Amino acid sequence: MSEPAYTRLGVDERRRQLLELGTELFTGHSYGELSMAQIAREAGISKALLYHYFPSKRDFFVATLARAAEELRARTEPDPSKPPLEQLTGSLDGYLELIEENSASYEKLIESATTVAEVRELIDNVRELTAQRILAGITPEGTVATPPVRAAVRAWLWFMDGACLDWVRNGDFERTELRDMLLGTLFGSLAAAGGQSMLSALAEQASS
Amino acid sequence: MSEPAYTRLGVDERRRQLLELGTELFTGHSYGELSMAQIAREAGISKALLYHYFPSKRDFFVATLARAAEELRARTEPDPSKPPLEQLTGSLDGYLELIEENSASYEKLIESATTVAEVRELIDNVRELTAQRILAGITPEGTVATPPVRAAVRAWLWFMDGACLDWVRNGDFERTELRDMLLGTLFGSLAAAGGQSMLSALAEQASS
DNA sequence: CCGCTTGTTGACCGATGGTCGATAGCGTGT
DNA sequence: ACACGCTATCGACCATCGGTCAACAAGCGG
Repeated sequence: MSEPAYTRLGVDERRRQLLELGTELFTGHSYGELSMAQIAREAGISKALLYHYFPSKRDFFVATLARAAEELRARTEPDPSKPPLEQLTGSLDGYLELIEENSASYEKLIESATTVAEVRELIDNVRELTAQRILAGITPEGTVATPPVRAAVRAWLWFMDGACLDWVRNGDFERTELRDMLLGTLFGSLAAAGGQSMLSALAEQASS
Repeated sequence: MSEPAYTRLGVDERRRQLLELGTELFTGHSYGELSMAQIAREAGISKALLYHYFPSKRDFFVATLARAAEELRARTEPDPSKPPLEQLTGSLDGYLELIEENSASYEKLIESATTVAEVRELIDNVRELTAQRILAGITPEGTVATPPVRAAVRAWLWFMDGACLDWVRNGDFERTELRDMLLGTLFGSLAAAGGQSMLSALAEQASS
């Protein structure tokens, strides 16, 4: 009778513990591979308690990703004091560094991302935000990008994920090589989409 | 008493009916949104019968896609009598035409594609096959592509899906524009990946 | 009209995401 | 030291999922 059947924790404490465990588990297994029952068992609590803290599995998952998402935003935050081209390369470097450090989780994320609508949206949001940033830095003031240019920028973000996935999986070339290839592709794509005026603006910066 | 409890159909007939219903349902709803129970109810049969004809939900799904996959393969089959560059544009045109005709289903496919491992593999296979085709037409005989070039080609296929998705969703530019943008991006990407020798081979063809 | 083949069914299984009323840990007031 | 109450926690439960199985019956050949 001396032994308590369970230990009672404060709300914040338990939340923190669960989130910590969640990030750990989800970096090793994809979303579909983990059941709430497993997670609860791993945490030493009942499934009901897990649901008491997070209204659904998806909520738990995205809460788990919140920290990483915040870091992503911070690392890709462009430095407004620099010219657009350098802002872009800076953000890109930040992005690639982050992936390189967490390469183990990156694959799982891309996999899960597609499975869970919420994460899909999250990634889409990041893409859209990034696309806007790029377009803003590229488009001459007062004009809007033509549809092909818009499509090119959006598609380039897919290109980026594809390239990063290959890079992470094979790891047989340098991050700087990857970065240059990404930048070169973006320029090539913009040129092919007819965004000549935007390119020339960037080219001036590059040559100076 | 006179009314039979169910109508008995021939094997082929039933299979055809189910496949037809399946393609219809799956073009309107993604894989995860449909349960086998729903499908069976929609077909007016029991779930067990559905499983009698298709060993699993995934099998049913891929069987449903088989026709489309076959058409995809046929449409992107390169014409070996033509030079590599024209083979590529030809395959690309075939691909884009197919998407344009079935734009309604294309989005659902991309969504489902990611959810279902089998379809993911199917798409990956198509990507890999296409990548090999491109590399084969580009790489000088007896040499292998460098890692960055390999990554560039793979990533370009992601670019293609991203661009097609934007195109299908907004539909505010022409298929030929899209095709040219895709080709231009591929060249730009190869250039950025250091595949100069491959590019020059293509450029010669293009100028002649 | 019967029997045999086989297309077809209802009932069932284990696991999953999710819910709810009851229980019990523990800080607090006396 | 004891009782009280707040609420963190649990066990039991539910609908649905993909999937399985033995038994039934539709309809053809004799």
